[in-house]
Amino acid sequence: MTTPAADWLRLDQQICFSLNAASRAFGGVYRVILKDLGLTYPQYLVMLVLWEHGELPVKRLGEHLRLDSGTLSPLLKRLEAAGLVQRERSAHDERSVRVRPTGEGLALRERAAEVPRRIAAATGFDLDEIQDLRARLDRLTAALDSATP
Amino acid sequence: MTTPAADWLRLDQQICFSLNAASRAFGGVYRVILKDLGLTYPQYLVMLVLWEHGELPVKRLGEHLRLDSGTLSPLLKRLEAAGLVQRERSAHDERSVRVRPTGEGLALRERAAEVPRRIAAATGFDLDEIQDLRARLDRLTAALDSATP
DNA sequence: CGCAATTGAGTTGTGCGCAATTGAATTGCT
DNA sequence: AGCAATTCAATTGCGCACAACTCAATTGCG
Repeated sequence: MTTPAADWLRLDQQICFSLNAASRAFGGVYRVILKDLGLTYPQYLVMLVLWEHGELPVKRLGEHLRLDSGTLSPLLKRLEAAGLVQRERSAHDERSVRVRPTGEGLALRERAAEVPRRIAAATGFDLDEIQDLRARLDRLTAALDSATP
Repeated sequence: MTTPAADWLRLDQQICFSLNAASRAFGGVYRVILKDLGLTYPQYLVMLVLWEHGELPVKRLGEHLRLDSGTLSPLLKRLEAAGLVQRERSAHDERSVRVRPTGEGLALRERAAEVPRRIAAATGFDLDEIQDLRARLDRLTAALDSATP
């Protein structure tokens, strides 16, 4: 039994819609949880990378997060204004700007430590389910990326 | 064997990041495919709902898409400027604005018919995998929504 | 060496997504 | 009927995402 051709355009059959809805639902949960830290969700992602890798150029940051300078430049400016990161031109390559967490930025890590647990609790999924879903999504992303050169 | 506490903040363990990345990867694919139709991805979602339901108020549209008037009002204005939809105040409830596809908007449905197939092809997933993933994501969204009242 | 091509940040412009607010219309309650 | 509470759309303001562009620094090639 196959799906009638007319139904292919039904909203509830579009995987991208479910994906988009889930992504925005996550946004809502993060907004609540991150409000205490004074971070938006994309800012939180940037801090995650900085906590993990320490100082690194905007370019590398963008590679980790799949974001370009058009998104990162203003975002980093806001993080700098908030006192969480510092930016300075690299000495031996004046094109590159290196970003590193300030003391305050590093201190924030302690307060962020409980965020993943609170998020996991909000999903109602157990760890195996989350890992499995992550794996599928990463495979999907890779396929979609290779389909758009 | 458990994950060290410090690793809980690792980017590659955050389900939300995989979700966000997949959502944006889809955005890239849709951008390419929808360019011919002159639609953005959110505009395409609106047209899907209108093709399926015909005329309906902004409120209902928002319920289908989980979007509020702050997002829909300007988006619908652009669709109206493009000649794809018409808006008019409801006769028996002057607060409500009813949206319906124009002839041109309805005609676009034919050209959009092949979009889902092209998207499905780009994912590299078979139909069962897509259905399964959709179901998981919808369950996730429901859980996240109920966690933020 | 000298100059073209490339690289890295930043800026501009457009379009979401969402909170907060406004203002008009409607409903509900007494 | 009269008035408060609610509902609906629109607007404002902010932040992200991305394309297109600028500009300076660097690389590479002849």
